[in-house]
Amino acid sequence: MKTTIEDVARLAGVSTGTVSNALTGKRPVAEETQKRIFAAMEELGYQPNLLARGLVNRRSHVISVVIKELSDLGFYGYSSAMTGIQREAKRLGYSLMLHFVDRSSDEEISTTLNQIQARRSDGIIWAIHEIAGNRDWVHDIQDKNYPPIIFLHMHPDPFLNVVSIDNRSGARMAVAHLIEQGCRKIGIITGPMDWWESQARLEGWRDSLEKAGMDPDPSLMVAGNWLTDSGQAGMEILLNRHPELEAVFAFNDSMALGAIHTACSYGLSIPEDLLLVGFDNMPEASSFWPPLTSVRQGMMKSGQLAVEELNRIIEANESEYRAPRQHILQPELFIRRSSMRGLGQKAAGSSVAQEQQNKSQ
Amino acid sequence: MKTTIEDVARLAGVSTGTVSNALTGKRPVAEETQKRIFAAMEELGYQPNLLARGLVNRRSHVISVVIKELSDLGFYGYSSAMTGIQREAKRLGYSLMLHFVDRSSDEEISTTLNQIQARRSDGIIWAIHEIAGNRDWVHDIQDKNYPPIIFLHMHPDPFLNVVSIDNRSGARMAVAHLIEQGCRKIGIITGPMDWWESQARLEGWRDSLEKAGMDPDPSLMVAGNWLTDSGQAGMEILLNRHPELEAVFAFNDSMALGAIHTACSYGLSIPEDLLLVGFDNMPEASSFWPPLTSVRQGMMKSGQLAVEELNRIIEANESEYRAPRQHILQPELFIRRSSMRGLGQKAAGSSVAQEQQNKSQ
DNA sequence: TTGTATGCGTTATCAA
DNA sequence: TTGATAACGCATACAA
Repeated sequence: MKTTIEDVARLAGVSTGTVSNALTGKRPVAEETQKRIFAAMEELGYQPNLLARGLVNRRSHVISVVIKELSDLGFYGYSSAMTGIQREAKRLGYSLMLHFVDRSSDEEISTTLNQIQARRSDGIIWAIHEIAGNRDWVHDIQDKNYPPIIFLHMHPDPFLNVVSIDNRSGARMAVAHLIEQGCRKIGIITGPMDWWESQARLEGWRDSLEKAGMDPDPSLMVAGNWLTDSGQAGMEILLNRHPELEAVFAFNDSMALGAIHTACSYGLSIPEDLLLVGFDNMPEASSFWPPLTSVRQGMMKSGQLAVEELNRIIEANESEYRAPRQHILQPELFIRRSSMRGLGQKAAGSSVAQEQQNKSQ
Repeated sequence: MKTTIEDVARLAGVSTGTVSNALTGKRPVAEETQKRIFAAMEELGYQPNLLARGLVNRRSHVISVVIKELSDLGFYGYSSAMTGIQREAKRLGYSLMLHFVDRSSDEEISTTLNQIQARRSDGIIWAIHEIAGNRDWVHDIQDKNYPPIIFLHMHPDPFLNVVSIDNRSGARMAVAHLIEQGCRKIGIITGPMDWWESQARLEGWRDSLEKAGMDPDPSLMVAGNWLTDSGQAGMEILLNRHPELEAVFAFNDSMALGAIHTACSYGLSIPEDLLLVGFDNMPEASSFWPPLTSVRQGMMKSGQLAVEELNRIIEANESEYRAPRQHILQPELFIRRSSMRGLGQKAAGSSVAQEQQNKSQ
């Protein structure tokens, strides 16, 4: 905690400038002195003070990640996005600073941004899920001189840097698959409807129905809250409303699990009596019973891409203007037993094959 | 990003020292000049540079949190511990830096510690779950001059600062409760046995059995991996081995959920045919079907306490020696329908009552 | 290839 | 109550 570059210089019999050069490698240093310097650093247990370095370089090599306080971290999607962020950050030499926001009030947001600025973070990844209107603040920050911001998992906007996933397309694939299997009566269990993700997936559902010449029936729709038990409850409602239900598309895997459970207690078998598709493709999905067909979002990839993009912006010479970019990643469908109609015991085998094929892509 | 204390000073017509005094409040400033200074800061959109401040103060007001890379973040326990950490950190004026470790190799650990030291974090919360021997490195760091470390959720050690939860006691309560309900044949679905938590809970199971004069039968024990599907599989094994099984204690709620599912597909009703208890008391537990009896650990509290303790150590005058402390929090049992023997439909009502009573504590 | 001197934005010490 | 000045630990332009 105490040894400085000067201590090293003294011990190695050189000037501080030379030590700095040896450390950063930005200027050549004679091999022999280099050895002496490293030996001295080793002996003293020297660690460069990144605060001081950041001060003079005007570059902290810190990225701030802003997330919603409580639950988000617990969702599979968020935690795998964090993994992607983290890996890429480590690769590019950034440390991660974590900032939490709970109510998303204007005041809280500006406090957070000010703190990030005070810490001199090099960039921001804004990873708070978008609900109605909570992104309005971005219009007021033009003159604030905040570091560059990437919006993760948000509705694309031509004036912002966005890395997102095509939820609508993912839902489209899921529903189209069910229609292909011959289902007409397809219920959905959505997430909270003020989430952008829910809205996009709902549109995907409509897309595929319309393309097949079917009408989206509102009574086939029930809203959940992402958690298992809401899937359970949602399934009950759907089955009571439509005893002849042929398939269900749950907007995430946890709710699909709840749906499986309800089906089981109603004496219904999946997929014999009812097909089921989820969303997220969480690791457990393949070992549900039956194994669950699901949409893989690629959150890890998006997290990684966010850091990569952010780094590109940071590195770009400030003078040259760089137009904001929007990256929209395509999800993919993993087909498993829960959505394979009319297959008996033999189906298990072929579903495995299908999955392996998908995985190797 | 550019205005400095000097700009503010110039605009307000005072010296930089005075601006600093007005900002930190450490020395008195005339009310009138104070006003001018704040007005100037407002006008320029000034944000203090915390890198510079940290450099001269030798205090970054940053706490480093070290966690395991992938899955951990997704577990309910970890994410609520993070919430506790975050809230207390915000309250005490700390920012949070996040460091990820995956393989826990010695090399990776020392790289991480070096980076933390280079960033001049004020303290460390080590929140990597303890598995066999991965805490050995602590013996080698005496001379490294690292900032103070709190070990979160680890086996207590008189030479370290530890904040942990009494897993053994929690398991004891769970099993004692099942015995009280009249169960003799009690199966357990454990976590991975190299986790400290699993071992402690196993001991708790033994404790309660022995106290009741029963023998811990190894064939009543099956190991899971914390995830839902392993609970499902574990339950199958237990039921095949012991068709006369009376109760199951799952080492977390996710696995308990899997167990419920298996029971359902075996045509068994809970609690009529089989009692079930989980661990974690995650929010969904109360809306499982049946609502799940579970052990609440209080992870949020432990996270908060870790920061509080760390801050105490940081603030303590370096000169005075401060003996390491171990804080062991007591869990509590939430009794719900899944473990209420011999109650019919009427039971639902009374279980709710019991829960409310617990919640109001 | 190396040394010297200056500045990065703050706080703290000492005078005024 | 305020102002000048010297650190804090490092990087760099300029000289040597």
